Amino acid sequence: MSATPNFTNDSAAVPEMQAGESIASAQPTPAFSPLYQQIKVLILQSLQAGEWKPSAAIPSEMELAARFKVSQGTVRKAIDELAAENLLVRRQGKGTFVATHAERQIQYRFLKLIPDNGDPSSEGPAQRHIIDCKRTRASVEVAKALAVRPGDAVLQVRRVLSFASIPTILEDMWLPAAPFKGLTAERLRDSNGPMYALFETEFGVRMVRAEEKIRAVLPDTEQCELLAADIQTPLLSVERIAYTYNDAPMELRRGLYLTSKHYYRNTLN
Amino acid sequence: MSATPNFTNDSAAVPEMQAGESIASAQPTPAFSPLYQQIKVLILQSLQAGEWKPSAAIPSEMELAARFKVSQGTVRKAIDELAAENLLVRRQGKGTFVATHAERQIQYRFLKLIPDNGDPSSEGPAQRHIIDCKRTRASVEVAKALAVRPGDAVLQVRRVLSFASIPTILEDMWLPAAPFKGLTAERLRDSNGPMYALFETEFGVRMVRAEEKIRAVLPDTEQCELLAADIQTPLLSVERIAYTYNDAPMELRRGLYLTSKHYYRNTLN
DNA sequence: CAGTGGTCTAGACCACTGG
DNA sequence: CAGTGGTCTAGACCACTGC
Repeated sequence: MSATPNFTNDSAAVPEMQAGESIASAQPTPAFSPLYQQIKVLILQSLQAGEWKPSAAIPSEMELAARFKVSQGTVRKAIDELAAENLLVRRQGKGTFVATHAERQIQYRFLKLIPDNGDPSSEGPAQRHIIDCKRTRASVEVAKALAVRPGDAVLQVRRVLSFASIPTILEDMWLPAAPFKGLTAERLRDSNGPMYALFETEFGVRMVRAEEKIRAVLPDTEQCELLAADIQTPLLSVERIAYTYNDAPMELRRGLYLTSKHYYRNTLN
Repeated sequence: MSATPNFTNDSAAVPEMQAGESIASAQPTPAFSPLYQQIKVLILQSLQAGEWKPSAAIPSEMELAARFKVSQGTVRKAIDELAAENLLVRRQGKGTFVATHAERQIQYRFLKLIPDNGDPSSEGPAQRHIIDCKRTRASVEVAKALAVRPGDAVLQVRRVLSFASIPTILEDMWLPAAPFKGLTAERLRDSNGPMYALFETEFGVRMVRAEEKIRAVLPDTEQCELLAADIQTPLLSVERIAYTYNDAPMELRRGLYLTSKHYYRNTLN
């Protein structure tokens, strides 16, 4: 299955424009793609196909260089980019490993809510309370976010996260039913680490990237109860779409964050 | 002024631990620093010293390699990192340029508030209204954020940003008085681009990085008036500390964002 | 000690820009 | 066309890990 990439762009890897092709789709630039980008795609395909499991080591740079018939430096540049995207983790002297949401047990990689003192470890792990997990049909809005058809089967999960016994986050999640077949409230309750770690080990779904839209809102009465909050307490509304490989959306999540003792932390570059 | 970096770590660039030195400050690892990191620091110093102005080109990789007596590849790796940190911008065929907040006139690099339709250009540039700019003394809180002493002179700026004539952002800023000597409401009103662009051209202060703490709040009566909002309208509170080179804090900013027609957008990797 | 990732070099060639 | 950044190679050596 291992393809041999092309050296320069003179061969077949990038198809040349044919006479008579659609003018509308004509590319002004023939989309030059350097070798290391092609290697990157090949590695990505192996990751996606599950050739290397999360937290396992991938072959050494020399082995990959031999497999792809390129120099070590070229493999290196491909891996560098994948490491920068948090898909791989390099560890000097040991090897390169498939990234996972499980290893950093201390903190949830996508959770940016931090206690006021700035130290997430100061309040210990979150207490998770699964309220329910039910099978429903995708609304128009959910369907659009998950790139499925309206009416398609989806799983809906609702839970509350508490810090130091104070309910702080109320979350609703929608997942496409097919990849998550067999997910139940019990399994969620029984699992230990982050939910995304469960998704990896039990369903082979790895969340790689996410986009969040943040607003300030007031809760409705039901939300107030679940968060033990006043109806006048402003909350952070965090709407997240999480993606696996190939930018395929795999989760829509709506969170309500209580920000009286915590804040959402962001770094701008 | 151009230093010659050391090749391996056997020479003087990284001072060896001396017998009898303070045990408390003893480093377990002798802090090995690769050549390209040393080059990076040298380039950074030139940037900080203003040797190359914002939007100007820095010397070519070959020139820098000659100056620092290293290979092009080593300079390249140093520049790569600086480009990844948005301090430099590479342009193939043209050169490497000092990044600036001025060039992308279309969008404010640190402003993450986006209209609901997701397209910042759809509503045109923000209308800026400077409410006032006065000289005060740093409170304990402001002093801590700006790393100055309480009571030191600071400038306080208040302004409102409107989109499509709707007041949307109310901001208070605190700046250390010394570097911004001569900043007045008039100068702020007369300037055209982003405020950070003005800071670059007029005061030689380049904002390089920022941290934001986000919460949901309710406005007080004064804030309501300025934003033409109801007292029950929840708002996003965005507290930002912006840093120049060397992680030196140069601005504290407290923003209140109206999120009924906009949202704060964030990408998680 | 062998094996891994990390650094550095020197040189060749490619893609892009502008005169 | 010359000059810039971008890619790729082959080889040497260094730093770190674990046996």
